[in-house]
Amino acid sequence: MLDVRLLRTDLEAVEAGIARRGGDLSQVERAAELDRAQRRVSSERDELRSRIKRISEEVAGLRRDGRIDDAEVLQAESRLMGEAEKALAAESDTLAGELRELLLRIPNLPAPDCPDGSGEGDNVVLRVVGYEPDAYGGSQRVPHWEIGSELGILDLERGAKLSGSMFPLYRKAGAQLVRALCQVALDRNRDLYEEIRPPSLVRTETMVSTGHLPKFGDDAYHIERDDLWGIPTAEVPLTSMGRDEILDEADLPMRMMAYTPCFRREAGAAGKDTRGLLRVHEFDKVELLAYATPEQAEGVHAEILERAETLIEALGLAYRVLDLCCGDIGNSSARTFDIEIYAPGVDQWLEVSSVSWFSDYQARRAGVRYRPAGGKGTGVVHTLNGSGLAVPRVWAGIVETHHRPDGAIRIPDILVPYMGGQQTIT
RNA sequence: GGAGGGAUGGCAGAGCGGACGAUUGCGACGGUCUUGAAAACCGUUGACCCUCACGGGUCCGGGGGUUCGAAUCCCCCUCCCUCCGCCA
Repeated sequence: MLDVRLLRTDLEAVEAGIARRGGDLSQVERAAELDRAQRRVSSERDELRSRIKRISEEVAGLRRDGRIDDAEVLQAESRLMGEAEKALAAESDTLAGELRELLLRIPNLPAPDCPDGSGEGDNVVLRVVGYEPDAYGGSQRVPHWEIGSELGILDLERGAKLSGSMFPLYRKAGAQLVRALCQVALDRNRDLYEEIRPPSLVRTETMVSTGHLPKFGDDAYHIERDDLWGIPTAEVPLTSMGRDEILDEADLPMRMMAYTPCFRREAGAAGKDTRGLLRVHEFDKVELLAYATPEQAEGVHAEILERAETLIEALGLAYRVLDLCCGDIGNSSARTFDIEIYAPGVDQWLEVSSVSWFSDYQARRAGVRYRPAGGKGTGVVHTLNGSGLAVPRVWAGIVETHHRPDGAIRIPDILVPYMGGQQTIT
């Protein structure tokens, strides 16, 4: 959620930012109007309220002095004001409610250095690592679902039988590989990131904090009976860890990581990339997330990207890093770098990590604040996050990239200890 | 699922119709002392909104009510804790 004060002090900048990402300017104008109206009514109410308080004090004094008749005259006066005050309060609350509803739907402002552009095609490729289109052999040009079923490590039919399509089921070394990937991602980040295992089902409020609600409810699984939501990413619970708390600046940046399942309905993507593991409803992921001061944010953003990137490289995968343009960053994001791996079997670049800086947009919704060292007052923290590793697409990339002509899959060195010492899947 | 108890400032914890935005302790900050630190002592210290400022207002889990006046009384809701039952 944007800082309402920006609507008052620099409405033009807000409009310019929303325009850069192709957002709805009428919402911004409407919000600015509501804010003006709300403040007007609220000042009127404050004034009345102040008079009522003063009268109450007088009444108290009069009653102490035994001047009951005089007190009753004032009481009658105050009663009338009380009714007017109640009406103003109700109006102010209504306006404030409408304003908040609107504010929850207005997206974040893109960072100044976020590239211009209106969609995917305008994203900037920052670097491409390890990609040699002519160097891939025939065995690498086989889609992972074929290799997986051949080796008996991926059973999509059975997954579909249990839960429907796009719910994968891994077997034997395939299942082990899922676990190995999560484990290695956690272990590599253990030096700085606190490991958390949060709940996978959360309250509505928790989904609102990150911006997944109210706008994107269709993308999430909702358990109606208990009004709980399946988390689409660990970003959701981790961002709310500090909800309504005030942290010490000395504790920032506060770095956390979590291995969790992620649930996505993929409602908007029906029929697209549905083969194999390209797009699934449930998957495992290790997420890195940090709370930072505004000054620390840029450095931490770079740090998360670097960590995600070096792991992909260590897994022997070709990848590229994209600087997403204003038109393609997520609703809550101010700047996002995507890491895409190249999967030779399906001949596609697959997004495996979105490393985002949300400025104070999510933290304001969640009420995660900090107390600047030595200073007065509080500030809103910045949140940053990125996938340390998202299993299915990386799994697919490994299976295709390391598929040898003899049909076996070579296990990348860093995973061997996590695979019980085995160096190949045959 | 049943029965009780609770929700107050960064934290702990008093207050139970008017002088309470709230005693106190801890923490934090500033100072004295010290070569430095600790201890001790003195002082400062809630958040939020409007205002250039003066100042005003809101907030004691949330919502509603009683009252001239509510942290305090009444009603509803949510959450947390304890015990019993069930259970991985």
